[in-house]
Amino acid sequence: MNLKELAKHLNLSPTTVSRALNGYPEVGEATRKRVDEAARRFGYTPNTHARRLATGRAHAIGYVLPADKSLMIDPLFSDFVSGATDVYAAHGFDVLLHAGGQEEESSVYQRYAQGGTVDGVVVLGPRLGDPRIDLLKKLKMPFVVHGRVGELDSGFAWLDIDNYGAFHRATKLLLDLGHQRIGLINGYEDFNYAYERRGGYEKALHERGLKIDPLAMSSGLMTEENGYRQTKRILQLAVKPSALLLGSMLLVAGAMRALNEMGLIIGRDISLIAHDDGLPFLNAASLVPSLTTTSSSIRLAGTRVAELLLGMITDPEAEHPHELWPVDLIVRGSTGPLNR
Amino acid sequence: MNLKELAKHLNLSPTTVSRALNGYPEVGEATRKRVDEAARRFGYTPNTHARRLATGRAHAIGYVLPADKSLMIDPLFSDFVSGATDVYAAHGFDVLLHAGGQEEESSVYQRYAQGGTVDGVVVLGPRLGDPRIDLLKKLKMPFVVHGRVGELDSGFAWLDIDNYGAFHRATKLLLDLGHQRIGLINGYEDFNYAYERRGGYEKALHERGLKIDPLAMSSGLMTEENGYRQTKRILQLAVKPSALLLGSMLLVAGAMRALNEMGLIIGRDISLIAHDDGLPFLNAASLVPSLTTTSSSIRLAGTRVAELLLGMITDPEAEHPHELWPVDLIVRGSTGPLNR
DNA sequence: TATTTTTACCAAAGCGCTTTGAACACTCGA
DNA sequence: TCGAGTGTTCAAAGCGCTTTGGTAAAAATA
Repeated sequence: MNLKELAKHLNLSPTTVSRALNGYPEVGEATRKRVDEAARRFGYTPNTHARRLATGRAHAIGYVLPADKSLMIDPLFSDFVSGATDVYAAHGFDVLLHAGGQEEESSVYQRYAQGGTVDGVVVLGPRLGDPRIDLLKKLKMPFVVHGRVGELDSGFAWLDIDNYGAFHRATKLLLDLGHQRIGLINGYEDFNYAYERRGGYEKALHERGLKIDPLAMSSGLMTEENGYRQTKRILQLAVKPSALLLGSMLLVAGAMRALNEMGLIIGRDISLIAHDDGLPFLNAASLVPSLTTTSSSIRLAGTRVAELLLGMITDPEAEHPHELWPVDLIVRGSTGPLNR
Repeated sequence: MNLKELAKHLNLSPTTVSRALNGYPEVGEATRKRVDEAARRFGYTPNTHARRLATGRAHAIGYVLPADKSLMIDPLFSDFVSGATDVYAAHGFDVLLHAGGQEEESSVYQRYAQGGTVDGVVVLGPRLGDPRIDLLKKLKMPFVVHGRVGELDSGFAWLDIDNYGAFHRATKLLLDLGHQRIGLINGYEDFNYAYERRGGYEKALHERGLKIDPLAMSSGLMTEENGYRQTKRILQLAVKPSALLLGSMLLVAGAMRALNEMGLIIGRDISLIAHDDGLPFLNAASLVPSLTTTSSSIRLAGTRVAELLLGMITDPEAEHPHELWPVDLIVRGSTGPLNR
């Protein structure tokens, strides 16, 4: 069943039927009712591609995951996008997913742009000075970056959480509790978020006149295994930290395992703070001891990014939105005063 | 730059240019070269929607996540789909993602079918007697189910792992090691995979003439928290199990935490086997003790499902493929003989 | 009542591509 | 030398929708 057929059934022109269905004003109320009802009865849905060709709008958003990340596809991604698809669906937008593979990321964007496949894209996992930004600007493709790229963060839209502030505060909390040596198990520091976190951490140490020990830091994969390894390594240093900052809940299980093994009681012998993206299968509050965290829902961020992007598509003239979300520091049982 | 313009530049008709680019034989070799080169030079990509409208093929696949699952979006999903997008991209197919939300799942399928939005869909997280199967058959939409639906598993395409066999063998292994009381922490049993696993587990017990203790089983969310709770609960039973079967690696951290807390040494006081989907952030081999697992890569399954679906779209007359993958039982350090 | 405005509808063009059917220029065998 | 066959190209139709530029009828205005 297509428009023409439906129109014939109704003894109307395709024009009128199309207008009725799309809510244009120049249609009589009675006619509109008749059309709506018939469309429902026949289960009519306009052909996606015909509509897109005619309107020139793709009604679709692209999510392109960086190629090198796809080796270890971000377990956060599904949460990030799951909030968003709701928003898109409500506006009649589809979500296109492209996860790494052979094709160069930039060529995917190019294809999307030239082929009119999507109306906009979300840039995930931005690196310091990420080249995708310039490419997308050149392609005149609307985009929102989840995160930032360091340096110049204007001239494009982004939503980020205050990673710097979060880790600054978390570190200060530990310092206030008397801890002087604090380890940091971070993500890869060419990701801006990890870079920022390290910045906040170092700032707090500097403010207290403490030296930074490169050995007490690590930068790498957010896995259980790496959490375990780095925790072990850092706690076997000559100058052993009494507190640990973790970049992700994914590291926590490993870290806890290492600490257990070493016979250290969390919250007493060692304090722990992790960043919590609100992954539903890893609940910081229900751990024992419950975990002190810097918290920000990645699902909510995903939802908001979707809204921002749709806004940009609706009104291309508007200013590029920037949102820097504060991060909650939630104190629970895994942090305690220095135990000497 | 569109076809017409490109054709004008080349002093050719759109027909010839289109054919040259799409590899049709009725184009001179010299002309084809000229066209290819010009297309590259101008960065020409055909408009997605125009092509789709003209060919009647969407060149897209839909992944619709069940609405109730989206509350806790499957952390396995990103892995499942990440292998697949490679395959799709290689064939020029896009991946459409729809994760729950307000809209009814069945209405999404209906929209996809009627609107010609996708050429096929992948059915995720099938339940026992899942109604989506019948709907998709009625809509004549090609689909592959990841998993099965119990009862009648013919008349549609599926790929599944041998959950029944896997848990049967795992249980037998524990029985052979002398364990008589074995706990099972399972997923929701209206998911077919969880149902099957329980079947395999019960079968093995029956074969040894052992009674099944409903209290030693649980069926629920695959989260750290639930892993912890159920482990605690089951090990506080009057008749305490000496071994535990876990439906997912996501449960393991919680289970280990509980066991640690209770002072039980894994592999000595209690044996542990978990199902491992090969999630990159949770490595069973690197745990301490390393974890005995039933293993099957969900990424590989995702890749294969993509291949099967593309095959069905290419040749709609072919038989519906069925693939039941065997599951490896990998014995590591978390299982040991009964310690009395 | 005559004229303008508004309302409700329609025919036809166009979005950018693929594909059908036809045409032209060759080559080759008889 | 001619007709059939072959290789190469093109014009035009069509995919299913939206949208422009109308028109006829009804309503409002003078």
